[in-house]
Amino acid sequence: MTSRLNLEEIGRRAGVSRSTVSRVVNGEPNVSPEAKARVEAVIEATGYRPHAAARSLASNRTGVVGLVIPSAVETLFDDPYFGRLILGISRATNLAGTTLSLFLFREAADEAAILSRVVNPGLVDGVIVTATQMGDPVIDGLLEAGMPFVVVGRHEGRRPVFSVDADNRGGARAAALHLAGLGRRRIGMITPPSNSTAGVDRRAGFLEGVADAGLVLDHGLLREGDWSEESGRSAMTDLLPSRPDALFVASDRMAVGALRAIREAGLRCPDDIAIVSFDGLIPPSQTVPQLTSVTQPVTEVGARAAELLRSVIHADVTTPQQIVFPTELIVRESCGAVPELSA
Amino acid sequence: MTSRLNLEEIGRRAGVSRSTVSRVVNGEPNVSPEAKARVEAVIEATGYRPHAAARSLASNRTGVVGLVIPSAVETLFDDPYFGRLILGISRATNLAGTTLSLFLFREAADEAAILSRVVNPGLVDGVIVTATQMGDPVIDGLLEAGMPFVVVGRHEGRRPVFSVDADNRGGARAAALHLAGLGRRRIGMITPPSNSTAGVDRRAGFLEGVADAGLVLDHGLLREGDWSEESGRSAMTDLLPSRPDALFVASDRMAVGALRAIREAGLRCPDDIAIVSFDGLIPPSQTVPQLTSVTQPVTEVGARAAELLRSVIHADVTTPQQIVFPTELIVRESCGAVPELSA
DNA sequence: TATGTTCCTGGGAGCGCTCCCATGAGAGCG
DNA sequence: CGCTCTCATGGGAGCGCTCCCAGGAACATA
Repeated sequence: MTSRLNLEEIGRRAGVSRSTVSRVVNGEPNVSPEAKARVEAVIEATGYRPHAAARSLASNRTGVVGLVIPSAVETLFDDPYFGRLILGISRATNLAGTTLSLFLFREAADEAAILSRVVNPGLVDGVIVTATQMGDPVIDGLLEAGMPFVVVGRHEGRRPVFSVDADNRGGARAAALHLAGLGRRRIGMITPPSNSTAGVDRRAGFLEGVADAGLVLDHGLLREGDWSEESGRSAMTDLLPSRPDALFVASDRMAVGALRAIREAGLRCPDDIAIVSFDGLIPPSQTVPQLTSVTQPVTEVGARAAELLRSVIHADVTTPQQIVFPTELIVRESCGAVPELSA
Repeated sequence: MTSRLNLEEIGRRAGVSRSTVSRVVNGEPNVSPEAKARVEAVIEATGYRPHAAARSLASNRTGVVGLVIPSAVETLFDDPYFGRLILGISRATNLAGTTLSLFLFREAADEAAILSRVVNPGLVDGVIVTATQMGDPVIDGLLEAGMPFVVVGRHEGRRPVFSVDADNRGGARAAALHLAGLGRRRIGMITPPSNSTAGVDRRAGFLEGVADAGLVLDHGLLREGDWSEESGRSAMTDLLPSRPDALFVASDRMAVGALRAIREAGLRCPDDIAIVSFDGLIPPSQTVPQLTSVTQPVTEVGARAAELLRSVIHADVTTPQQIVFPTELIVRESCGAVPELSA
């Protein structure tokens, strides 16, 4: 029975010590070319792979960062937002040579159980948390455990935290001003859930924009959605009797639902009701009319969050900082600012 | 400076040994109630958490299973399939008390790099692999490394592997027979990519069904899609001049695209072209007309895969087994078998 | 020849845990 | 009273790695 493959055994076969093998495996300098070649040959021949847990234990870092999304798995895959976010994060982690690991909660009950596993030392070096709710217990748990983390979004809490977010408020304000500038007067909004900071911010920005445009908001023109297409549809259907002439719908998905409701009611967008959505993630050609959107740089937000987390883990930065990316209003057909291209 | 929190330190504070603390932490029997209470009090007071890496090193298991999806992150979130699959898997892993960790590849170049990390011992106990292509190198890598794994889907290779799949062939055959039974004669198909086993199987099942119905297939009525809505749309547009009177579209997403193409061409479904899709994952109300679908139990497949992997890891089963779940044809509006309910 | 200096190498110590064995206390029984 | 059996407990050994220091070899410099 040959001894299990480990540094010692590789060293024995290559005629060097454990230490030298370690140096080769980790690409460290000060190894003679001959020793290096012999070790590499043995590794190649044996298919040796370093033991991740042993490495973590000795070095106190895992090379793994976690992405924690405390939101039902089912809804996660409905929104193109998360795909882009993960794309940005994985781009950055691949560049840094670290592994990204996703931790999903199926329901609230799992949250505590999984969280307690995530914050165990020796599993991940740090985590990125997104889709948090106002005063999310996940954040408190991470703070308490001393686990390095970065929030995607904004966090309101007792202690400041590292976060990366898009300018929800400014973007929503721009949407309202744009619609008002086009002569719309009865402008409504389908808001995100009010227990999310994005929801609070987009709502606040919208109210600010309406006020800045010199309009008086009819509060009967506000409805709350839950990010889903279906919620956009039902909110829109619910709003129609109040006769809005424009609507700021706070996400692409919900806007798709709203467009459907308008079509089903026999009305036309933008003629009867102008729409501006938020996110800018749905390919324009996929909706009729093409959506005018407040576009947020989701992929960049994700990448920046991963880079920031890296700095936090390495203790390069210690003072919590909040990074906010600007949003941009992309004008297409649904706001009625340009002539509609196709039916 | 107080010593770092570990079993020894907790034991010191509770007046017991490292071993007793370990027994308490792991819920093992043979600990006196008094000792147990004292230890638990100290753990509560200190916020002690066991070190995952140390535990893995000593016990040679991590309590983590990986889900490997060798497919671009961007496309992953476009298809409701993966959400359901992950839902089923996470349901099973949560039940078993293990942690599910997702490993995503951004592009082919990452594949080797990430895979080599995944198969490192001490990171995960085993992996579930899905969305593999014919002769996927990921499978070979796992076999070579001796990492326990289960394939979601079917795998064709030199050595048999553990796998869980839906009856793609039977479902596709049923779809073809159903359309033929409704009197359709020019039945076409939009297939999945031919480098996927699901693509091969659904295509084969369809051909079988058409033949069994006594029809002669017009090979000009076959088009290959890439699972995306857009590919369904363009394939359909491309097929229209050939005048099919029915189409089996091998995924919900592609069927949605096909419906759009039919609508854009001024034709009607099911009147002009009947449609049967595969998956059954899109809420019926979300399409007009409601889709007749071959439904596969994706969540169950995921859960079963996770359970099977657990058995493989525990070496309860050693002979590779292939589990196939039946599919079911759910008749709704798009096949024309029932009167259309709404426009 | 004595003294640095640089490069390479080996091995001790230790990360925090689990596994396993030894030991002692107490109960039960003839 | 002596024996066995069970339960509770402690501690040695070791998982495979990294970190660090000691030391040898080779070479340059005084």
